[in-house]
Amino acid sequence: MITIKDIAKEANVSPGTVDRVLHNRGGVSPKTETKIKKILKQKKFKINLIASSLAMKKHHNLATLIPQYDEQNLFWKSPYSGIQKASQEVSAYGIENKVFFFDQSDPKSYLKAFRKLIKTEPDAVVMVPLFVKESHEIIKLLNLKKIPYIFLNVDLKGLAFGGSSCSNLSYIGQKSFDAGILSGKLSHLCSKNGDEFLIVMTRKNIHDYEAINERVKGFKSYFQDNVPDAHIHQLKFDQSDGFETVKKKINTFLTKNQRVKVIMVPSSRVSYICKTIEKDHLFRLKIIGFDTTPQNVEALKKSIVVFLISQKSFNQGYKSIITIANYLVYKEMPTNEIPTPLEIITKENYKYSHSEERKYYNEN
Amino acid sequence: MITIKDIAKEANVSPGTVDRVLHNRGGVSPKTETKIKKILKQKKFKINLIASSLAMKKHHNLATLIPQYDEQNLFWKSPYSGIQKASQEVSAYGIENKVFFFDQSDPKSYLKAFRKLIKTEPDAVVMVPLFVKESHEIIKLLNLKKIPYIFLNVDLKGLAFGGSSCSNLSYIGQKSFDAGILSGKLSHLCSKNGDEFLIVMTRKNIHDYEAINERVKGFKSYFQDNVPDAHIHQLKFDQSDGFETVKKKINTFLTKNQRVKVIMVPSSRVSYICKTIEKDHLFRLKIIGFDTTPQNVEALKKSIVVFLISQKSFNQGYKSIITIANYLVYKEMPTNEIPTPLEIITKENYKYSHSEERKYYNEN
DNA sequence: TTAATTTTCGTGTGCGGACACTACCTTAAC
DNA sequence: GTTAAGGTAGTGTCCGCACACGAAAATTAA
Repeated sequence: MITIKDIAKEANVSPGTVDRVLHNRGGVSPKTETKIKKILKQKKFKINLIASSLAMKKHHNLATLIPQYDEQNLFWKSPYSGIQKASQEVSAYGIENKVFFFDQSDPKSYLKAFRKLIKTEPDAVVMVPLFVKESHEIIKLLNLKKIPYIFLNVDLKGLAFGGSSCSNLSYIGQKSFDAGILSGKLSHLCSKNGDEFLIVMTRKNIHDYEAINERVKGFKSYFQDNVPDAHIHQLKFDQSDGFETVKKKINTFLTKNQRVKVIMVPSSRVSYICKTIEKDHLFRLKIIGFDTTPQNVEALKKSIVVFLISQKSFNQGYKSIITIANYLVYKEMPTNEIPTPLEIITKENYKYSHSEERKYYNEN
Repeated sequence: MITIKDIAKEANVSPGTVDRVLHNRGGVSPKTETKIKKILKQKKFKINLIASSLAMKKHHNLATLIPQYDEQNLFWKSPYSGIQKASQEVSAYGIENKVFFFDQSDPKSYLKAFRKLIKTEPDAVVMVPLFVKESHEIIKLLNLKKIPYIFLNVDLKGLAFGGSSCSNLSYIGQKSFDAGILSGKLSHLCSKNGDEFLIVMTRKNIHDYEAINERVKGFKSYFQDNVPDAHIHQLKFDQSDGFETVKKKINTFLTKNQRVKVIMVPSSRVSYICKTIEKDHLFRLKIIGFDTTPQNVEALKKSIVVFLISQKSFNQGYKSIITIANYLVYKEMPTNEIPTPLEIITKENYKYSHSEERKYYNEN
């Protein structure tokens, strides 16, 4: 291992001078600087991060703003777990992360949580910008205070708010349109010529409206490009529709449209939809959905659902913290977008995916 | 942040004593030990890994024994890259990894490479036990020298050699049987009632014989359990068969068996097989294969292959080094088996997978 | 009681780097 | 020629922990 001292000796200077060159601190004559830089390259010197961070005695405060999960909606549990795991890991490097929750159906609680967050004067923020208008305010303040932030799972890309554009470091999440294309491909593969398709949309939370829309667009785009004459039906349900209403509508539809053989549910509510479908119909159907919530996985195991497209939200949460930590500590600039893999999950490979997540649960 | 000194002060002892308690070094009276332990818990003291690893100035030597890759057979490039990436990362922790290559078709070169390896007196070994008999000798020596080792990609599990059983720390690789089951499921989904299936086996390297066999078994097992009356054909080619021979045999077969609609190639040679198939046949076929070699991905992009099942060999290589490093440094005992995910790759999601691998290539 | 052990614990040094402080050497102004 | 100022470069301390060495205390043996 090559140390600063080695370099110093080689260049006939003191370690301090090498340090100055390494950090561009100035106060070094051009001659010695080039000499040192040359030796640095030649010897392939790399700063010892361990020693470096110890000497710097870094202490960074992170803050995270994400929706609270509950029994009804477990979706946000995974990213939270990923965040927890990453927080634990980086804590050894003097980075502390505080998590602030908000109610995903209440913009006010979003703002309220943020106000609490900002009081802790974080050095960087990981956030899920669920509500557009309120995010506006938040981002304005973050920009003003020059606090770097990254978006998790929900993007606000390209939204310029009255001059104060949204300059997040990065977006970590899935490309919903492409996920939709993939769902189209899988639906297509599951079908025969002449089969018809059904998209079932439930609008439970306004927030994922965008993602769901994109998925549907992607789905249609696939068929446009590959099977232009495919017959794609669509059913939409509202928040107000109860279980029975949904059940009735879907089954009536399926009875009338016997050629529908594939159902695509562009949200994590696919298992809910499955429950409403009568067995006579289920039998002939291939169902494709999103996200590996426990309920969805259950449906997968029972072969009710054939494919789930996962966005690996545990990894998303994990990565968000790691990314921002690397930025703070090593000044590693993340890429503008960090897309999550489009993972295809079936009954056969489920147990091999999410191993990190399970490992985390076992350890805790 | 709470330091050893803080604890020492609180307990009216010296930092050295606290250190002894922390590491169970002994030489501490029961009284003071319990006292210190109590304060440790109370103050939630956590050892500072940064300082710790710096102070320990760990210096571990790793050695890796893997097949050499070449233009013809790029398969081993990925794990090697993963190994390189991980080596780089752990180098900051004073861990140095030396890689030794051998010719995957020559058992002698395997032993030769190992002899070179063992001369470096490594603290731990990552190896691909490609040849059973020769691995016997190697393992005997490793056991004798008490050098811990893990298997990468190829398992020798359960093979007891004349008393000296194979006590590898862990096996990192895919469960081939389950991968086969998955390929069965995907084949099934791509097919209609009455379609027939074809398995094409090429025996290029003896070593992956085992994995390929398992995949075929898994494939058949799927159909046994789900579509018992499915008609599964099988074609085998030998190393001696040239391109033209293969081409002739396959196309003759396909002409005779027009109901064959799905081909499963249980190896990474799927793109090679595709090249032998005439367009008239390709048109009606769904082809499924393994591993994301550049050639296979090319075939995927061209929609010649519908599914590739990837074992993420880059990650395997990466993980093998990280696992053994954690074992050496933190005495973290790995699980006996670390199965790789069964990743389903299509034309639509390829670009989102292997992101780590691509990132590595871009950086280097 | 004193010497010889053994047990228990305090002290000091170093890991590699960050950064402040200081010393030296130029150059120029008086 | 002296001195001040500015540019360069060296030295030392500390970060928190690991570990060796040896001192002090406690125990046992003589």
